[in-house]
Order: sequence, then structure tokens, then C-alpha cells
Amino acid sequence: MQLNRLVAFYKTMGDPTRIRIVFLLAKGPLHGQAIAGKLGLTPPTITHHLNKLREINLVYQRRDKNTVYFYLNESVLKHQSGVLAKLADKEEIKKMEEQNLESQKVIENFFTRDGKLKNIPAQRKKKLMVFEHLIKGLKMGKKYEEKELNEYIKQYHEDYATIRREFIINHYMYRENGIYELNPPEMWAKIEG
Amino acid sequence: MQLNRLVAFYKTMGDPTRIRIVFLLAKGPLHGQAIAGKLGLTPPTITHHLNKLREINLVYQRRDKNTVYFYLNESVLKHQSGVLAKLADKEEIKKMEEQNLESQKVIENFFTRDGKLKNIPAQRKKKLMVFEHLIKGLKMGKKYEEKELNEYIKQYHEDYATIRREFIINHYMYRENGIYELNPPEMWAKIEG
DNA sequence: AGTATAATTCGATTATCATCTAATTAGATA
DNA sequence: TATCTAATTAGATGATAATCGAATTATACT
Repeated sequence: MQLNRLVAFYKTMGDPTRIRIVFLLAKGPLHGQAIAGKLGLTPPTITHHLNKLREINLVYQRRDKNTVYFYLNESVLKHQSGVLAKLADKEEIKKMEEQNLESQKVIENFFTRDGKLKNIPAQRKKKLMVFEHLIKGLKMGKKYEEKELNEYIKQYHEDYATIRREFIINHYMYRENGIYELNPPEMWAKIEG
Repeated sequence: MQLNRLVAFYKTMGDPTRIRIVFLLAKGPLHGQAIAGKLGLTPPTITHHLNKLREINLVYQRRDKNTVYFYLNESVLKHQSGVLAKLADKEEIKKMEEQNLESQKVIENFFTRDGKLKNIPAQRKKKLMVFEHLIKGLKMGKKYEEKELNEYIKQYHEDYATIRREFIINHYMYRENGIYELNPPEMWAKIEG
């Protein structure tokens, strides 16, 4: 459970202008000037808020000629709706705690005291726990050259190629033209209870 | 749809300390010192955050001897989870818009141009729309003497007694020792689509 | 090439807010 | 009544962030 990401989501949503933008986009995509017009604000202000909304992956954009259309990413809303529902349910809270403990144990088993990965677990569940631990050092939104990513992985384990491939397979990251980037957590391979 | 309340909820949740408090309370009630201890913060800071959380009705408290126990109000979390789910669903958005328009029309029909209520609608749905409009001038958390509440209602309509009673019946407000206070929206009578 | 339009960046201003220490209130017990 | 503990209030400080006008970038059209 990523506390930081949760907080970032709420902090971003906790602004009247941004909530209004979200409601506008919930009805369908709009371009910047349209948003500025409907809200009675200037374009720089809209850009500012759209940046914040993009940081939490709530909007994405597509360009058409000269104008950029902004879209709402509904999957993020659904995901956060689920988080809130779980938070209201003591059973789910207990499950989350247990999962945290279990994952902590696996990490202790598969990493040396100085943080190296001993070997890649064979069991899928444990493997995913290890991967989630590994990517904690990567920054959301940052673009990584293949070389840079290799170097990062090598801190932990020799076989960077395998691990890098696994990152893609399990949707922790995606690649475009040899550039790697983290996916938002909603897309990651799920660890089944 | 109360934009302000939505924003207030998110703004309050958008703080790491408060999120941690919510997670703690999700496991069960705690008293102030315990929270301060677990988070490594001073009691005044905890009081500060609990006030914020109480403002959005997310926590309530019960006193036992000298110590105050704080509880999480799970219904608020469920409610907000539902809001997010709706926001992710274009159909629901459309419904909300239609409801808004309909409600606006009803308000126009039942109020004079200078804001007086002509008469109390007989149809339940319209009646509730009118009541929701009336209570917009009342402040959440404020305690109203019966006299004060009567005066407020009289701005709109002679028959303050009936309307005041309806506020209670439909759970817009509650009364304790002759003091009236607004309920949180989750408790209000629902207007069926 | 040159102009028009949309979007972004930069810098400044202003307001909000998390946290602390010190002081105060409230209740319980002896 | 005196004292202990828990909680709150008050005031100060430092950091964050919403908004705007001016300047800049990026793309399209003539």
C-alpha cells in the first residue's frame, strides 16, 4: 500500500478548480481553452492544474492539429473508489496488514542484509513481491534509457536483462522506442491473496 | 451535488498525517495519546488533525473517564467511494446532470422571484428538492436554537413549524434538547431517480 | 518565410496550513 | 481541595501552492 500515492491523489483532488475540471472531463474530452472559458480562468492556470492531474495519472491528452484534448482516465477513479471501499471494511484492512507482513518476510528472505537480491523467486507471488520492492527506487513519470535501467537493476542483481523483461511482462513498466517508464499501479500485475 | 463538500473531503484526506490516522482508526478506535505515540507527533498536532477529520464527519469520539476515544465513521468512506465510482461512469454523470436540471426547474416553480416558497409540494420528490434548497443557507456543525431556526425558515415560508418538523422527519437535521443541527448529507432522505 | 492560435513556462504575489512550544481547560482520583 | 493526566487552545514559524500577466514555444495555415 503506497501511502504517498494515496496522499498525492487526495491532495490533487482537494482543490475546487481541479474538481470542476474533473467533472467537466467526466462528460467527455475538452481542449484547454474550452476549460479555461468554462471556468473563467486563464490558460496558464489551466495548464498548472492539468499538470497536477496528469501527475496522478487522472488525465491524459491527445493532440489534434493545433489543439490538445484532455481526457479523463476513468480507471484511476475506479481504483481509488475501491481503495476507499476497502478502507471502510475491517476485514479488508486486516487482509492488507497480513499481506504487508507476508511481503516483508519474503523480502527479508530473498535479499541480503546489504540489499542485494539473492535470486529471483520461482513462485509467482513471491516474484511479484520482489519486483514491487525493486521498483520502489524508480520514479513515476521519469523516462529511463535502457542503459540507465540496466544500471539500476544491476545494483540488486547480475541478470538485469531477465528482470528488465519481467518488469515489462508484468506491466510494472512499459517500453517505447527503447525508453522505459513506470506504469501506474493500477496496471501492475496483481498479487493474489 | 455539493462541490464544496467533495473538495473539503479530499483536501482533508490530502495530508500524510491524516491518512495515517485514518488507517490507524480503520483497525479500531484509539485515544489521542496513542495516536500521537504511534505517529511520533505531539498531542496538539493530533488534536489539530482530528478537528479537520471531524469537520468532514470522518471521525467521532466518545469519552471514557479521562480519555477520549476516536472512531472512524465508515459510512462516510463508503459514501465517497460511491461518488468516485459514479464519476467514472458516463451514464451516472448524465443522470446527475439531468437531476440537477430537474431540481432547478422545481425550485423555479415553487419559489417566487424574490426567493419565497410559494407552497410546500405535495409530491415527495419535489418536496425533498425544496427542502434541500432551503437548508443550503444553514451551516454544517452550527447549533441552532429552535427560535433561530424558526426565524430562518420564516424568511421563506410562514409555516415554519411544519417545515421544521419535516427537516427532522427527513433527516436533514436532528434535535437534541431543543437544539437543532444539520446532519451530514449521507443521512438525508434520498431523492429517488 | 510569416502570421495566427493554442499551450506552456517563468516570476511574483498572496493565502493557506502543518507543526511546534507554552499555556490553559476538563475530568478523575485521592 | 489538591493533584494528576489527557486534551485543547493560542500564537509563531516555515513551507507550500493557487493564480495571474508577460514572455516563450509549438504547430498549422497562407
